[in-house]
Amino acid sequence: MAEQAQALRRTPLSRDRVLRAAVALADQAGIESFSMRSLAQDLGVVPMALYKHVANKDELLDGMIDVVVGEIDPPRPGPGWQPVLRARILSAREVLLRHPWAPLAIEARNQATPAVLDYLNTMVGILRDGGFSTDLAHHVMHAMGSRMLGFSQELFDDSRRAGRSGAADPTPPADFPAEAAARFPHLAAIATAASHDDTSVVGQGCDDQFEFEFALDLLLDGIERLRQQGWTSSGPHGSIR
Amino acid sequence: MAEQAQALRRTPLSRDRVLRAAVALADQAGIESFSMRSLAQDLGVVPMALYKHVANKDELLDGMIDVVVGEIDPPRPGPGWQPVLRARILSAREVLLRHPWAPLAIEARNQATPAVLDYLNTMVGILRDGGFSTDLAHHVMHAMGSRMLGFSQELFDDSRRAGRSGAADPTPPADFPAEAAARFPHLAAIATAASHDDTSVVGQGCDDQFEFEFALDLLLDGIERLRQQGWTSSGPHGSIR
DNA sequence: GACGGTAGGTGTACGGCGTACACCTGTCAA
DNA sequence: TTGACAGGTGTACGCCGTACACCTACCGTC
Repeated sequence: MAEQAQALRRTPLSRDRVLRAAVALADQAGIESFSMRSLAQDLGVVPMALYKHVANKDELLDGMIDVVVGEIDPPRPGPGWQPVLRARILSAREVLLRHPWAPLAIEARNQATPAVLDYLNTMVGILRDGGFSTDLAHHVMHAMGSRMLGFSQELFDDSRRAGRSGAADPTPPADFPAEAAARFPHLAAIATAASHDDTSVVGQGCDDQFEFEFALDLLLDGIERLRQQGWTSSGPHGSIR
Repeated sequence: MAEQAQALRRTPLSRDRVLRAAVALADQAGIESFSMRSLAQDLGVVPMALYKHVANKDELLDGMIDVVVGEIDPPRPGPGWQPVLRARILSAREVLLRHPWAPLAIEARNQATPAVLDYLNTMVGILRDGGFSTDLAHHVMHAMGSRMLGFSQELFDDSRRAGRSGAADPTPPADFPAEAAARFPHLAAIATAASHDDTSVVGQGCDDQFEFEFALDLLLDGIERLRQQGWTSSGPHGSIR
């Protein structure tokens, strides 16, 4: 039966298989409980075997990020920079929702990985094709920041928790605990002001997709205005208009 | 001489002393090499002694965050919501530049700490006083995201590295390595388009403060426009204007 | 002055982590 | 047949967070 066990993992390891298994494991178990040892076990292999395919854990994480970013749709060309950029960012967002550990992992790495650079490079290309000067395109990329990759870096983002400790756990909405509401009245008011149409799936009080698109369009529209008026950084500093 | 050693740390530990030492150590050594053990050593104490003052490492990090956020200036009231909000955000940014590990720590925690909630609560208050509906204020808070706290979550942020591995190390500008420039021409073009006045301290190619204020004002101006036109979420969805 | 309680520092130990290093084994070219 | 080499194994090290039992110094009370 030792043969059986061996047969089960006959297919030899490969960098690609390691990366895919790692992404799947992080998706399911959360990045927090993801370790070289757990990944090895998942693959039916001894931990050190991984090091024949990956230099170390950091490099593995880089590879995982590249796998994820590789899932983002290529840009679908069309008239106008704005819809093209917008569509691709929303595609990126969909991908990152499937891999909720990825935003934190991306930010925790200190160097952008090749796939991220490639992604950003094409995004700049879209801007340039849309009539942006390199100058303005530069600032736009900074202004968009991680939103360019489809995540929004909220300060309390429930979906964030999922990336940490495992797949979506059905915590109740966990509204403001009354005592906190007294200390932070403005936050309480805001939290209960969930006034988008009540077509939202669960009465969650806050539609993440809506918030994301709201912020995205706010930025894109502001950017378009700058482009139209031929903004340059040598204009009046400190004031945008 | 055992007495000497004791005398040196006569002042007994306290939660406050632990937190301050922790912040100082993280500032200096980076969050990556920050550990309960290193902090204990820094305080001339055995690691387990810390646990008499903090529940565990996570709770310690929460406390450190609260210390940092507590350093942000209270809002200085004035006419108009925009300058008030802007000034406080820039104050927050100054604080976080002194504690480069803090942004990552804040994002890695899954619950906002009391000090963060308090900070955000006052920010919402500023908006409300400025004539925002709870509805719009809600979306604005989401749209600002972590920028509300003074950090920008760039995809490749040099200053970020400092937070990780220790105090500012004088790496050379590390411009595009030529080979990469060929693969990512748009990024290369952008990286060299450092056209703000050459008064910048070091020829860094990119003035972080400028980029931050650029994005901040872009958002604030767009937000003010929405407020002026009485935007509400029950208006035409998907399109901001 | 004796004494029990308690706050706070200590020492030891456990399980988990990433990974260095020596080793084994199966495959394939010569 | 042989020997190189790719790739999986086993052991071990040093680091981490922290549970738990302990010691000690100080305190108010009688």
